[in-house]
Amino acid sequence: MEKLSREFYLRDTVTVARELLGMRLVFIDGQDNRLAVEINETEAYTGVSDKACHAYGDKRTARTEALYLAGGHAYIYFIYGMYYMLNVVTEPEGSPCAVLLRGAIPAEGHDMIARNRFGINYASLDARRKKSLLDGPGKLCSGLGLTKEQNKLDLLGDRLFIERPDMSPSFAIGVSKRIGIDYAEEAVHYPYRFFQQR
DNA sequence: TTCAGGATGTACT
DNA sequence: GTACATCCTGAAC
Repeated sequence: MEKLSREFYLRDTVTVARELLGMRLVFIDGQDNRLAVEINETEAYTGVSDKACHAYGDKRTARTEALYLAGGHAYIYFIYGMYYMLNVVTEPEGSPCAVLLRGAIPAEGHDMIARNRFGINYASLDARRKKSLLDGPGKLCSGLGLTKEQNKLDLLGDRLFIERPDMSPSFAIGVSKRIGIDYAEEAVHYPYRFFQQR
C-alpha cells in the first residue's frame, strides 16, 4: 500500500474526486485500532465560484477555515445537530476546494466499525444494516469514529490518511448531480457526484 | 422496497 | 426563528 502524496491532492478537485474512488481511507483511532474502508462515492465542491461550496464567494469563517488549507488536509464539519461529514481538501493553500466522501465499504476493522455505528459486532448485524453500513457521509464518519477532533488533520500524517491499494479494483464510474444541495441554484445541476457502479 | 416524521447543535438572518 | 452537503425507525405497499 502506498500513501497518497501531497501532489495527488493539489490537483483539480473533480479529478481528485474521480480518482479517490477505490482508494482506501485509513483511520488509526485513539486506542491505536486501524480502521479502513474503500471509498465508493464522492462529490466535488469547487470553491469560491461553486454555490454549493461552503466557501462560495470566498466566505471565510471559523467553519470554512479548513478548506483554505493546502490539499491533503481533512475538513470535518457538524450538520443537522448530530452528524459529521468528512471532506478531503484539494488544490493549493488558499483555494477552498474539497471532495466530500459520501460512501464506502468496510475493509479492515469490521467489528470496530459496526460497534461505532450500532454498538454490536459485525456478525450480529442484520442483512439490511450490513448492506448499508457506510453508504452515506454521516454513516462514514460515524463508522470510523470521526468528529471535529479530526478537523484539519494532515492526510500525510499517520492518524488519518488514504492509500492506493496494491491491487486496484476495476469498476465503472457513475456520474450524477450532487445530493442535498437544492438551495444552490445553477450549481444544483453540476455533474460532480461520482460513484462505483454496482 | 419505499416513505414520512422526528431527532438534534450551530451559524446565520 | 430558520436552514442545514443526514439518518433511523416503523408502517405501508
